[in-house]
Amino acid sequence: MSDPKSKEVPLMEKITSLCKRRGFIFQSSEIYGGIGGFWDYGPLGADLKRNLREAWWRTMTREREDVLGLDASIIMHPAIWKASGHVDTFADLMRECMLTNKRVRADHVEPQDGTVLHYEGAEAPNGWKMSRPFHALLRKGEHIESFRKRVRTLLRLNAGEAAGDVESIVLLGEAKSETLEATVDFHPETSGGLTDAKPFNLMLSTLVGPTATEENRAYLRPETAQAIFVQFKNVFDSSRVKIPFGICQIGKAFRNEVTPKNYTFRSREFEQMELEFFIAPDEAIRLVHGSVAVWSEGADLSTPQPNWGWQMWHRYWVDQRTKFYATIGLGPDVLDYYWQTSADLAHYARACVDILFKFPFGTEELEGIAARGNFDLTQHQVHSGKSLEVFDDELRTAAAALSDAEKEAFTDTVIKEWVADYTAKGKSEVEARTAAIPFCEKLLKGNYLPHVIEPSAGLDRLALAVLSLAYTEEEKTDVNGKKEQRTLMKIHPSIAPIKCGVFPLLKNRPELVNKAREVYALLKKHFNCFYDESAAIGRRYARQDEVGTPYGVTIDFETLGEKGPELADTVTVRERDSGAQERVKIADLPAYLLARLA
RNA sequence: GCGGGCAUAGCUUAGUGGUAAAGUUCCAGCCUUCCAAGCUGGCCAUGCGGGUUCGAUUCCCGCUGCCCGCUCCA
Repeated sequence: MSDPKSKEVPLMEKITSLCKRRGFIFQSSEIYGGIGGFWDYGPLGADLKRNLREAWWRTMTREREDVLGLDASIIMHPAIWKASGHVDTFADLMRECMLTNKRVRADHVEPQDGTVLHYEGAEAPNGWKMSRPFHALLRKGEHIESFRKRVRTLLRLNAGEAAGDVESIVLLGEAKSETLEATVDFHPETSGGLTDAKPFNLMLSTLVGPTATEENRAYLRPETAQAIFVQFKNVFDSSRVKIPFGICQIGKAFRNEVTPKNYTFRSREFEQMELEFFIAPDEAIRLVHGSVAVWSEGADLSTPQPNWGWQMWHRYWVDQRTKFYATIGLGPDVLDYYWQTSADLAHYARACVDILFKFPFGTEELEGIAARGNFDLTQHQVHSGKSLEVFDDELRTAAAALSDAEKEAFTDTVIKEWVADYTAKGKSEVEARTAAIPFCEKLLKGNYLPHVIEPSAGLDRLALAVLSLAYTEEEKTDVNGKKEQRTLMKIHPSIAPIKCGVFPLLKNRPELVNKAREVYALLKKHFNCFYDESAAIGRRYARQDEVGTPYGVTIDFETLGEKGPELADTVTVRERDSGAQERVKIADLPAYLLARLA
């Protein structure tokens, strides 16, 4: 802190600098000038990611009986992205407003009436200048002065601080031209002129096969989830599972982001860890169990119950995922939750909560947990023409036990509920009925399309969260009494890339070196270790602190028995965060450390 | 995609129209009985491409990348 400059360096820069210096993260293709939005993980980053990936996989599937794994291809049939809606939302022709660069779908421009005003550019007395000509629409009935003010405001919005005060912006070379009726060449909100329509596809694509023509266009998956939906039936039929169960997958996904930013937080190639947990529709639960457990504050989420509806399952997974984060060091103090409001929600989602992490650049999403109904399976069923319904014998039996009158009453209730739900969303009663009746018919025979709860996490974001949380600076005094800064990465031991450093106290004593080599050979069978004999012992500790190694083992003269037989074959174990030391017998070392690395 | 800023060694910085300096890291050797010690030696840089110039790291243009603000984030 004695150096005022060190305060000025933003935290994020310090973290990225350390990540490069020590081999966590490198810019992709760096020697060729880099490529925007892509990152490589160096040796330590690769191990950190591997540990995170394994922790997730272990928690989500190996330790559970009701979740199975999947590893699907990155490139899939293009129709999948049509069915999922990605082609439509990602690949539209877009036009851009000249004033604000706001994009709008080319086919979504409302006709407007007004007079076109052209400008050669704009400038401000502080030296800011925009030399690009632009035009905008003076709307019918709009006062010219309020129009000019509006244009200045929009320009300022786009230009940012550099343009200075809104009032000081000068519009250059104003010229009126034609008056238009029902024109679609102006942005509906800003009335700024629109650029020509350009395809704006957020999916990365490639051409599959030798001919490489447009009909061979295929996409790199923009999310891993769709593969799970598409293979749902295969997994279900081959794995002897029953609803409720889940399928999880870890893999790369690709998005042609407009603006990759915040280091690895938003990149164009990234790794997702997703679970699709399939559950019965609430109506089926009610049929079998008489009623559906509804969530209320303080409800017991520890053990899933047969009568849980989607709400309980959704809450359950939020709870499970929160517990997972705690095991890798991301406790409640660094996490936050955002429950999407009905306005935020995608039309097919019933609920969605974002688990947020307090990154140095702001509180941002780490994971989204959505209750998606049966939207995805419905889409794939419709588009593929293949049934994705499951048969539930328990449900069929329960339905068979009902009298005809009871069945009718059940159907009536469902219809009433669906009508209420549909009309609340602005849809017609007829629509509700035509959907509800066949649904009930099938349900009473034991068939339905499962609903889904989707916890979807970003591995790269998680790694970045771990790194930013771990970064710690401490002030310390060196042997000369000089104050200096100690940088350490307080990475949770369970995910630290290197678990233990092994050091001979001095390197010019063969007895120490040989013994240290022995200890290293012993430990590296159990976990990732690092052997280091160069430089003073303090420096070696510091090096390991900076990469988050939780333990260091030093072979000293006590180990050799020179300080008495009772200390022979014991070593010093140093803990990273506290610097505390403990003597441990070499024979006990693996167990001692393994217990602390869990 | 728009606007602004930045680009010199692994890192942090200095400097210059005439062959680029330092600290630190790193490597090697010596030394060293627990927290970046010391000594000696060593490696390593002007993002890329044009232009102006006898000569460009320096001035100009373009590109790329990074950062900030907007936009985007299904």
